[in-house]
Amino acid sequence: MTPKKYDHGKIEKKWQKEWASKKTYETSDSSDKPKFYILDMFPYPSGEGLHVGHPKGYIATDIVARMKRMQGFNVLHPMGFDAFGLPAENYAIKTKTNPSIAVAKNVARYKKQLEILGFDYDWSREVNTTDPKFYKWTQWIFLKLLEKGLAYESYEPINWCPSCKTGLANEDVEDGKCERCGTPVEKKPMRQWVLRITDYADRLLADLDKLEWPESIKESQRNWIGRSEGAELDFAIKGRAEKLTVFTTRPDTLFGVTYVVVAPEHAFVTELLKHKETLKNRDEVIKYVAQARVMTQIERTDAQKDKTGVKLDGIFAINPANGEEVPVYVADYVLAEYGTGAVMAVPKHDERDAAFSEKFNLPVLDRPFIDRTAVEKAGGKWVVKYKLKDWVFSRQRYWGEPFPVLHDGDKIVPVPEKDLPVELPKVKSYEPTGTGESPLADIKKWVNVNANDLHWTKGEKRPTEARMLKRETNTMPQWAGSSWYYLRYMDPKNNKALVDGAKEKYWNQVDFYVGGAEHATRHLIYARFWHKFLYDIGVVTTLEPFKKLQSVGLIMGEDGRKMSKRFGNVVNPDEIVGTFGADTMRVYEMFMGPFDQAISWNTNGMIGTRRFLERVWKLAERVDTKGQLSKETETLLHKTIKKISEDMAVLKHNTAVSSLMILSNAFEKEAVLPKAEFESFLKLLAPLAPHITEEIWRNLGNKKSIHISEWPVADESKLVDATVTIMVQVNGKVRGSFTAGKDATKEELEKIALGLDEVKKWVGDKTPDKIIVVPGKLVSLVVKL
RNA sequence: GCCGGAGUGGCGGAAUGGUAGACGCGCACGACUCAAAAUCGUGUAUCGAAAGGUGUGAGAGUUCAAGUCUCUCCUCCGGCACCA
Repeated sequence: MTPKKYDHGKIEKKWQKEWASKKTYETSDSSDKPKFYILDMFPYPSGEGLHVGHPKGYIATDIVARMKRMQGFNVLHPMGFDAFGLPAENYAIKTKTNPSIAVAKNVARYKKQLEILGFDYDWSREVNTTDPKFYKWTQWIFLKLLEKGLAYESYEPINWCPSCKTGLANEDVEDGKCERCGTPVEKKPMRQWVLRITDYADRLLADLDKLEWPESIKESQRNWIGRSEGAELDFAIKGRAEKLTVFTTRPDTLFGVTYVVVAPEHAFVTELLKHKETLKNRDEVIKYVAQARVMTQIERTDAQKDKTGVKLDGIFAINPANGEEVPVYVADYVLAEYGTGAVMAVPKHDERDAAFSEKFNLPVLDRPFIDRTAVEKAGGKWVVKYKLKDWVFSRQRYWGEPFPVLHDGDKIVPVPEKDLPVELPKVKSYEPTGTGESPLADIKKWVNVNANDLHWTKGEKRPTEARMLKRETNTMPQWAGSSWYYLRYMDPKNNKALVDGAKEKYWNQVDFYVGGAEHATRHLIYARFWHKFLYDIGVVTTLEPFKKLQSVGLIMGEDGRKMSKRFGNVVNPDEIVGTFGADTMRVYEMFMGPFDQAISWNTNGMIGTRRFLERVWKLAERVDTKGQLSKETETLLHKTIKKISEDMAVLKHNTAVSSLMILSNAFEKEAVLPKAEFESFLKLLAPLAPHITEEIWRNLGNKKSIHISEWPVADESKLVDATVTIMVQVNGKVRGSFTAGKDATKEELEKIALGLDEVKKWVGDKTPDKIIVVPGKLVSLVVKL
């Protein structure tokens, strides 16, 4: 017999222990079953621990994983930790302890918090990006990128955060500010490692079409990649050997060009300034260029600000279409990084050129468009440009993967594969230097490497005779490990390869990936890039890492603001689980609303789901081995099986919960509750509330876990109600209804409808002009009144 | 400015073009109780005494029938943005 009281604390602990000891959720690599790989974006284990918003996505995938397992799939649902990066490092600076200590502590805490929620993770596959056994392969991928010419050193000015004292990728800058700390970024020329993601721009764009991802995320990536088609045109410079190549998406407006503008950083300007005599207003130009250089990105790219610029006095560009001579300006509204850094100005057709022309009193020419042939005749070359920039991949900080690279004077020497991983050494001070060097540069013992100590193989024969080499002291950005971690879960302990070929083939790609939409143009682009690269070098056999993606809507605080310690609106899951139980919290978070939508937490709302589970608990006491359900409820059960199976697969857990409530309400009204049918209900509820269902299931005499039982299948013959309500409309308004057999013919329905008193009242003695009968649904009469 | 998504009771939200507001919260009344909590039951868009009317951001349209489809507009959220 079921014990009287529903004691969630006892029940949840009991089954969590049993599932762990029986390895209920361990995934096998070889199986006749079809595979299903479902993945959560792994968390960054901060010192704050989890708040109730974090597990929302994990609960949702846990539900799908459990359902799929019961449906006979070999399910891979792993979890791990992304632990390199600034928060751990800043904490280390503050406490002067190695970040690995804090990371270990935080990971332990996260795991504990996740465990009490009853997730079905296979912890034997846990990964941690800061584990040398893991980052050995992050470094290995970098070596391959280097080998294929996709990683290179660059000295171009990059985004620099003066507060974090590190260079940043374009993707780490939001509205001209450091994404981490909000400090306006500066441009700083410095040596850095860059990955040639732009080589993959076209594929990253084109392959979006075949992904089952939310349209909004695909669109964000399209915007980020920013493809535009246009032409490059050469403008000769009067009396000089150079020419200016401009990029335009509107080469047809070539006749309307009134001037040419170049970015302050353009090589042509630099060249002109080298010689004193070329420019009449040299001092003015020097001043303008210098001003542009010290501006932050925010100041520079503020579209609201007035156009500024300086004429390159005495310089004229020649329009390749008609030979017209036009002046040349240098202005900061032209960006050096995009296109060719030079633009042909057509004020008639471009707002910015129009604004500039007005300010500088330049003419506006309204001239006919030219056709494609004329463009080509003028020397136009059709090109495609992308806004996407190469990925600035080095950071001047301590807590990241060391680059597996050595410097031999000017030469780059890859660390031999045998010497991977290059382990991050312990340092005395984690403080960033701010000089463009990382704290690693201070550790002479680590930096200086005797070439004879390395394991050169034939293929990697040491390319230098020098005995002492210097290690690269920059580290990789936080995004490195997360760009490929999903592959490691397939084969987490392999020390011979990143992933075994057969295992990769079996697990293929992630079938379903769930996480925050804020990763749209960072993690989700980087991972796609690396995956395509790994495909190109034969490590993976799929073109895309994540087949289907769903984003989680945030859970906001009760005050509607983002949950944060700063606002004091953080709700701790441990407390909620203590009071209401993990099952109640799981059901509540899924029931709150549509999964991808942001929603405010409301602890009171938990009462409803707790009541629901209490009622299920009581229902179990009424289970009978004899008897049967009413026809009506039997049909409802089969409809519910069908609906839940569909809803859960696409994370519509809110409506799944609702239909389970409806079914349990119907069960309560039944005179007898047959065991088989109640067990079907339990199985449907099991993914949502794994503990209480397991307890009831075992109390009903089942020996094996409900979570490895078979998922119910709806009986087609029991899906249709024996009788249906047919409603009757007169001129589009509902005037009555009646019940009829499910197989009643159109003629029968029409006859009954016309005979109804409430219908006669509206139709009178007139003959309907039109009668529409939808069997099983309605009769609609059209009568001229 | 360009692109994507969304606007439904007091609240969270349901609704293959076919009875709008499922399910839950809250609220009201009732039962149980000395009383309260918990629990259970009934009710709960709105105007109207009723018959009936009106209602899914606003306005038009298509249709026997529109929350759902089409067009125009408004508001909110998200992405991109001096990107030529």
